[in-house]
Amino acid sequence: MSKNPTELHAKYPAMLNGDNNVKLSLFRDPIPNASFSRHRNDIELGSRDDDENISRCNKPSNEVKVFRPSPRIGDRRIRKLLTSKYWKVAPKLRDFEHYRYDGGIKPIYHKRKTLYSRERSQRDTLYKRRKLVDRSSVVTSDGGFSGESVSNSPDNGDKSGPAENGVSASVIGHQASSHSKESHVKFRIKSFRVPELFIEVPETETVGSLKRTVMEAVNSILRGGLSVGVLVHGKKVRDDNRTLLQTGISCKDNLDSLGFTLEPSLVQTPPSLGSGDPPPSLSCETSVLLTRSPGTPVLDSVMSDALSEPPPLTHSGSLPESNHELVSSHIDILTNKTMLESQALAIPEMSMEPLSVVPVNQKTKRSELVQRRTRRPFSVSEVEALVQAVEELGTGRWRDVKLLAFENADHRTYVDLKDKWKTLVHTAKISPQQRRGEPVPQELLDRVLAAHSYWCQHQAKQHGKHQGGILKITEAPTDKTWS
DNA sequence: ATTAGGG
DNA sequence: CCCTAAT
Repeated sequence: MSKNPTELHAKYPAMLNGDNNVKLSLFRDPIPNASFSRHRNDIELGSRDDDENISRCNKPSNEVKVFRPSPRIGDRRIRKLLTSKYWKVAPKLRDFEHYRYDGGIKPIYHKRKTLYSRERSQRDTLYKRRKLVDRSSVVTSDGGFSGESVSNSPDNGDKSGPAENGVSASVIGHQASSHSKESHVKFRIKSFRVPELFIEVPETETVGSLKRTVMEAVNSILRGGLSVGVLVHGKKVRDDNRTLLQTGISCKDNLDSLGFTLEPSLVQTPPSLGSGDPPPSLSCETSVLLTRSPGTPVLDSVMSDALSEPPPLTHSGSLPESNHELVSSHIDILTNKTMLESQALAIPEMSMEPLSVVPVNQKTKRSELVQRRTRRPFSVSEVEALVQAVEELGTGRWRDVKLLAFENADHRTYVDLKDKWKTLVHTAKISPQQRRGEPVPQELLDRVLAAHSYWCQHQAKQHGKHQGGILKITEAPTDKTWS
């Protein structure tokens, strides 16, 4: 229970601990529903909506993946793939070998239209319906905690610089066994721990003033809103778009090492809090340093540097000791489905003495920010399909490229393909050592460069059907003379 | 809706 | 990948 001293993490000022309770339910499918309650009387939460079922069942399956949650982010834009223009050019393509990443040669593609129409209408419907509930619903019983601050990463969670400054949570996870319809992953967050907060005040400081100082420090963190981080095996999962399934969170084994962190967003914090001069603006004559755990390289830099660059993130579980300790403690797996009462993420009940309460900057403008799409590295076969298509169509007709080679890949938009080509060209130019990710066969990269140079030259008359033969790109680049 | 580029 | 300006 929340009163358990051991869970109050006495090491830190119990600012974020209290009698409030938090219950978090994360679901595995499209719309995670998480609810927070700040009161003992837990409220019911995480009711799932039928949408999820529908989307899962109706999703047309050209996806080989067993159980891939419908691309919720992909639905962000309703992609209209079918256009009259396309059908005008389509016949022209018929002569090509339609090598698509998903199916090799596609003999014919009649019938595609009807199929697609159906799919699209379905998707559209789903989209509309989902849109209403897409945002994670985080209910607060008293409005103390904004839903956004919990469910959304402020700035596309990638650059979570201040991450290390976060609080950690003990988690108890439980997963329903099978993943039929009830395959939800349940978490119980026992407690959140406050980030290391170093406060330096004069000896003459009064207790009341100290409280105020602490409050301001906390406020400065909360002001920017909080975002939640997820740790698996002590490693931070930075990709917000991965599914629990992909991340392995749904795996029972991993629930053991699952952790949450609260991270200040540090949208705009008092610059003076850096390290040196006591901020004259502070109402109290103290300086507050927010630092990471002692011994950590990035000291005193939370406020000043946090926004610029993410600290060299732990790669292989080399987590700062403090953090390690945080995430590894108190984690048990529930064997029954009972959601026990959880410990609180308490907002300091600033019932402070008559003092200027800084009106917390609650403008969570990211309320409407949409989740970033999940990262889907192009597979070699996809690259090949792309190269093939570009060789035939050129570099200025991404929509056609899309439809030629990626029509069935809903998650690849023509913009994506264009971007991928861009990176491919770049990749092909750099040395193999500098390349990352799944290595692309040099042969393909050569074709990329060849096609690239070819189509660059033919920009002017690019629309002219480039005579019968495919490109004559046999010798543009001389193998690996790229450095 | 697409293209083309910068971020 | 995202965001935008320009088509």
